[in-house]
Amino acid sequence: MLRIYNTLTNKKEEFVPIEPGKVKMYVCGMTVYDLCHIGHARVLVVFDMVTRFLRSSGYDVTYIRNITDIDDKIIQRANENAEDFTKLTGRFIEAMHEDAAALNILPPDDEPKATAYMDDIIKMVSDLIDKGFAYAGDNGDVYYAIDQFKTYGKLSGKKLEDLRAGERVAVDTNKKDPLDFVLWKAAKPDEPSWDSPWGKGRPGWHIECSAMSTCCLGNHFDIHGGGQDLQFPHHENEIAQSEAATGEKFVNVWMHNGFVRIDDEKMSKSLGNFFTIREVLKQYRAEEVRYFILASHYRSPLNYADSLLDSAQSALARLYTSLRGMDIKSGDLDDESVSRFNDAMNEDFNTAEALAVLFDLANKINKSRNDEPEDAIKYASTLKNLAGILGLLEDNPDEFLKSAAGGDISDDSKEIDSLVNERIQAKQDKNWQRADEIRDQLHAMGVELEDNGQQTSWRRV
RNA sequence: GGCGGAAUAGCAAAGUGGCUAUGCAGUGGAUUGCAAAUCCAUCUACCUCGGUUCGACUCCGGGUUCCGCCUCCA
Repeated sequence: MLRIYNTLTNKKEEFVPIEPGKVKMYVCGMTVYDLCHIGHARVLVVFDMVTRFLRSSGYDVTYIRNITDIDDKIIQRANENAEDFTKLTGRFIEAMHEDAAALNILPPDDEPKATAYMDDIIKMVSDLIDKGFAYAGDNGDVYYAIDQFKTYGKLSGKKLEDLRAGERVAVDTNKKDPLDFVLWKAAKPDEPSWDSPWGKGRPGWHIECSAMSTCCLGNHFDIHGGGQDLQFPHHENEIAQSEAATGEKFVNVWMHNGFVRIDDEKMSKSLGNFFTIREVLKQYRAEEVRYFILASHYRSPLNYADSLLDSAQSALARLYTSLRGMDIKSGDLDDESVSRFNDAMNEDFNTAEALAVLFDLANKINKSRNDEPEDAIKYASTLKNLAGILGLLEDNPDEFLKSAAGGDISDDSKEIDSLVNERIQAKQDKNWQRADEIRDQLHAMGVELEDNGQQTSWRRV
């Protein structure tokens, strides 16, 4: 039985799909005006893990992750570059897909772009006006009238009077209430715009997600995810828009992942303290980044530090080393490990606990590989199978251990192999001095040797 | 100020009313020509003050500290 922490109720709840056996999930994706950073990587990895686990549990999952390809920052950045905004967004969408592929993120079932849903967005804004939840200002903007939606604040636990007391909402004389938010923005000269009943303009950010999620998944769906910072106001506003427009409940379960931090401070573009995914991938293998993210619970804060990525590297090397040389067969699995793994994952996706099961399996493989090879193969199959649910250990072990971070830098594998062979000969000749010389030389190249009887294998460290 | 989250060994990170989490690092041993890998053993824990209890890191209450949201943000 799967239990998920629901931000809407602030507790773990048994997951009951709307339609038996099916899960419809929408996750807020990127605003594509720049490269993805490690914080984005966390959203990608976390909801990829959720999707994989749900599928492995037998659910038919429809996973939608949108792309925001029109907003203030995109327009601003395109102006700075003196290029068409679609050229800018196209470039960063491509970059995002490359980063996601590197991190072994399965493509979502659909990846709607806001600009492709203009008709639906305009329709939803019109509906909201018709139903009295929205109004057009004199300046051509359309606003959502927050006091018309009685349960506003239920997701974020905010009260309207507290929000008003905050005094952080900019005063806009076109709004009836300072807390009202924009659904449709009138275009300024030279801005990209779309025709609408209120004149040329473009959608506000929140309405895009309401329209796209409803179009792709229907009025009422199972899971809506995103980063913690989207809880308010973005997701709060989505609820207000969608439930007012359709008259139905919007989403059953709201999932929010915690932030990546640098020195205990949120990593964000506005703070400028971020590392892009591709920067990090110059130094570390993508799977190490994935492991690093999955090693802590998805709702916890996650500090980014080189030492933690180094630790992830060693941990993955241990797992891959246990699989090296094992003839993996599908079929017979270790039931106890499988149920421990599933129990952990069913308890709000406890990936840290699930990883502990993988390490126990590695230990069992190592213990049994010489004396009980059949058992070892069973444990290895189990390890490979369970790790696959987390999107880990899918490489060939030997290739992973020999691969270098940063991708296809100068390939010196042939040189390494020939040195290793020379050393094997030296060892046979009991020429220990030459053998150690070669080992030191390889060590300086970042290569660690492992003698195993007559065999010698190597890996990069 | 309002709301929410968190404090676990050197680092990171799960979890539980009494029973070894796990990984990285350290120490001792086995193994090895010496290493590495591996195995075995082992050192470091549960912010603080009270309360409940036969027994609390785990439950309850009060502190302290940190973080997030309240404005664009994954």
